[in-house]
Amino acid sequence: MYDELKYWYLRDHKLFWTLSMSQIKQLCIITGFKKANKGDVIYFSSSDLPRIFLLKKGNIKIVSIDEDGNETIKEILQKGDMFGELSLEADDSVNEYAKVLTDEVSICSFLLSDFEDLLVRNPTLALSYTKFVGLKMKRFKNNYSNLVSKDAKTRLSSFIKDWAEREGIQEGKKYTINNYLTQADIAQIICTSRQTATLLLKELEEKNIIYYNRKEIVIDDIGKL
Amino acid sequence: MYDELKYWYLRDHKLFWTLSMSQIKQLCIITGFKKANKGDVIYFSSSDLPRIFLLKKGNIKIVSIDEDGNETIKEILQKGDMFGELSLEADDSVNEYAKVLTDEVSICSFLLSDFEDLLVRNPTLALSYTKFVGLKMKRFKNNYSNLVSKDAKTRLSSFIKDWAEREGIQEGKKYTINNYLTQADIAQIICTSRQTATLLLKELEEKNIIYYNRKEIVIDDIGKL
DNA sequence: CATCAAATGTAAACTACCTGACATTTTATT
DNA sequence: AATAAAATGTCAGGTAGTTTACATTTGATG
Repeated sequence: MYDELKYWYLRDHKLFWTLSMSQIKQLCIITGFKKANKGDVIYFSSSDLPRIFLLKKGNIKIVSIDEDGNETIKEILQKGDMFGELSLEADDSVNEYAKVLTDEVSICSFLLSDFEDLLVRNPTLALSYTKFVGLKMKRFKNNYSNLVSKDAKTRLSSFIKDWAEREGIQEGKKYTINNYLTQADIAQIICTSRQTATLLLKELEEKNIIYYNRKEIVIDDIGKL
Repeated sequence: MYDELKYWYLRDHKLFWTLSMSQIKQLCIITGFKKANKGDVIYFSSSDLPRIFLLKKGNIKIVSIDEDGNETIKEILQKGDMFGELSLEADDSVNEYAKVLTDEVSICSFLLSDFEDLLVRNPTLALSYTKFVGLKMKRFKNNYSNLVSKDAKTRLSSFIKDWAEREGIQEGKKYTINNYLTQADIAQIICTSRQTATLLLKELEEKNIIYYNRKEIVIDDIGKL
């Protein structure tokens, strides 16, 4: 892949705005790039060398497996999100992998050690990155308290709302979401059983708050959610 | 307070090991310092200027209040922990405060802006700090998955285990914890009702796994938890 | 040291949600 | 087009944990 192209791949991420062209190129030299298709599994923890990944296109889910072999969805990522060893600390203890949700994704990555070097040489980037990780933590905490204090119905509503605002196509109060999740996925995200999720989705549809099918979710008035 | 003393207050925190004496002094100049007693409330969000706090002695809980006025415990902090705007981003939206749990605490703090300046000038510190925040996020994620997949009994056990290992006095397999939490506090932390927590604590005591009272918790064999 | 408030203990009724079990529909595969 | 495999829909128990409600104990305070 041409360096010029790689340059642009990083360039349009907020995090790298403060970098000069030559600094980005420095990262680019060691950048990997790959495409993958729906259903593909991408292992990133316990891979050869610890890396940071940047999702350029499409959606993936981060899944972890516990001792009993149960899958849990940790995160749903969209274009522009980063994943991998964001704490800048290699960690074998977690057993996580990424699964591709959309038809096609493209991901670029760089070595943790190279990223560290860059951070040390660019304090401003280090600062932005810290804020970026901090923000991620804040979002996490938010979800967490939702989980604790709200019932399944409320959790579903706020998940859909959030989803719509993050990546839905807006027309006034109306939002259309490209639905790449199964009901089982949604259930896992809002931490309930598949059956309950199905029930609640039907309920929202009967109340004409959402229109749901496998391809898309339409919300007529996001205020009603 | 003498600068020399302040120096040592920061000096013994892992995060600041890489700094020279003069660099710490730079932070010290703008450092605030306060003592507080059990039950005291310390507001830190929505305070005049955003700050980072460092708990030097004692224990506090971070509590947030939602729209309905319900208190939720976000975190229990111990000596050496930092709190406040760790994401380096002022945020009025969260309504949080700290409440003193132990007889006496001492807290030092510095302005967010001063800390940022220091980070920009010390890339190595910036890197350590990023890792530090990352680690905190990891711990958070861990708790979160516990909450989702385990029942109240398991959650209580792992909380006590964790607590013992963090700050209990160890003698072989035996741990003695200085108990500064009420059962209502514990209930909130493990996300259950006060009554359930009481029940489960009684149960652990009947099985001779722990000995519980208001002053201390003794665990004879931590392996049994 | 008497009084009051907070913390702890106990029990019954209730409920949101899970589990399992199965039918139906949609999508992928040959 | 036929078949297999996912995904969705539906329902009847079962239960962990909540809620309400009150009794008892402990610690704090004038």
